Amino acid sequence: MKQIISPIKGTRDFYPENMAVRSWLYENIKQISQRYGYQEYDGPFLEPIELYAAKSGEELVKEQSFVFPDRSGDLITLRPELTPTLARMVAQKQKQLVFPLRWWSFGPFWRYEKPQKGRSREFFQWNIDLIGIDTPEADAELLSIIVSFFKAIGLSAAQVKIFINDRKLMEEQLCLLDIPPERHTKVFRLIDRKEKMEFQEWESYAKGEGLSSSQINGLINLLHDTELWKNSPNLIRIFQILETEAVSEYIEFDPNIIRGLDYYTSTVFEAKDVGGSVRRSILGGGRYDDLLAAVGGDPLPAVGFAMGDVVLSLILQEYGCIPSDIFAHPARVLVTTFSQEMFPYSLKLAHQLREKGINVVTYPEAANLNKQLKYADRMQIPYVILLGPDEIAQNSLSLKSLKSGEQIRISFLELDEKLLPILAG
RNA sequence: GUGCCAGUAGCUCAAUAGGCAGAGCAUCGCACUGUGGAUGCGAGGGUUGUGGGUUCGAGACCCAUCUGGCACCCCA
Repeated sequence: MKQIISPIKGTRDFYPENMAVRSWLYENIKQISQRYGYQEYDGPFLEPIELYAAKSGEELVKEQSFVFPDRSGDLITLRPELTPTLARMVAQKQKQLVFPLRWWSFGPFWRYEKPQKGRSREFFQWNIDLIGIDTPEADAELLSIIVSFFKAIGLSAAQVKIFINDRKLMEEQLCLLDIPPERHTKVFRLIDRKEKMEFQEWESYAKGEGLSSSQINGLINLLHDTELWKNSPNLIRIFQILETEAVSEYIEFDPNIIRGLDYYTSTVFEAKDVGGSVRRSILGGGRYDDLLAAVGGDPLPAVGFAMGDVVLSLILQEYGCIPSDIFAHPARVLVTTFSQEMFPYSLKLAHQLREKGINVVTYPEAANLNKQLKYADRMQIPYVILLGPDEIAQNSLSLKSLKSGEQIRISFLELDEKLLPILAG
């Protein structure tokens, strides 16, 4: 075999069956986004590194972005996330836009990571944001969108859950433990890692960060306190609204949820697979009230989330949520070719049907019928039209259904009445 | 970026202890040159991821490298 140039590490080839899944996902995302009145937008795939430098997590910019110089030497970044672009786009037209603003997007992103299950270097993300409102009602709307989406693609509350917390609440609680605000970022990192480390290890890590034994105990109590949300008017209100929307079975308070990105200011949430084997989070988001001002706009509150396609696809596969009919071949019918001399008849019929809006393929070779039928069968094309000397002599065609095996003769004079209804169905 | 595991036909995998590279499925052909899925017979298909080394001899052992998977790191 000749040598095939390998694809770029961490990228994926979308063969038709993979592309069908991606398109199906896109259609669901589009439908849900629009149902809630969100408008589609997109930004450039290339951005200057400075856009991310101040606001995203340091790790994301320094370690995980594709950065390269262009021909003039300027540093170009393949976008690792969309939120800073969104913030810029809004800030640029802030005076002209009408708020509250509801925008959504689905497109490719790049992160320089070690590829493994659930993680690739090129992936797609759904971003959806509600900008200009700082109420719990706005946060609840985003959560409601997530639940609607999960329901639409067939994920139940026993399979996936959204875990929610509030950074403001956590900061207040840390202050009550006499942990000063300037140390909160470090303590948040500590919370983020707790579930991944052995307790002993975590405890000594906590001590290394300068926490006293009583502060560590206090912190542990906080992280086990499932009633802690009752100290947050924001969360109380959110749960209240979600209750009336009857979507609360999908949502759970979890004081361990902090999120890695630095720009979150209050509500934070993350959806996870709770019934299966995929450990990574499906989506993450929250409120980021300071980001617009940070990219040079006037202060403007915002809430939103991002969902990657890689983890979600794994979970959908695991639960068998991907409908099999999305792989269907676009053609409804194959028009066979009896011989090279008779190919024009087949071609003419194919054109005629296409003009009536039927998806048709021809067989561009006078192969034996066996082969042509087998082809249609393998490609899952439901109908075959046979057009040989017998049919032509009687101004007719034979239509065979590959599903039932039945074959009928139809006169050219009654194509509209007899053939089209079958093929259109 | 770090550590561990894996890579053999298009796919899934086998190959005692280092000794002739195989099977099933798929593909193609024939039985059947105007009727698919089934069956039978036959055929093609490999520099064992790549490059080096040890050995009379390497798919197997050693080194490097690439790709994938797992755990870190981080995150969608």
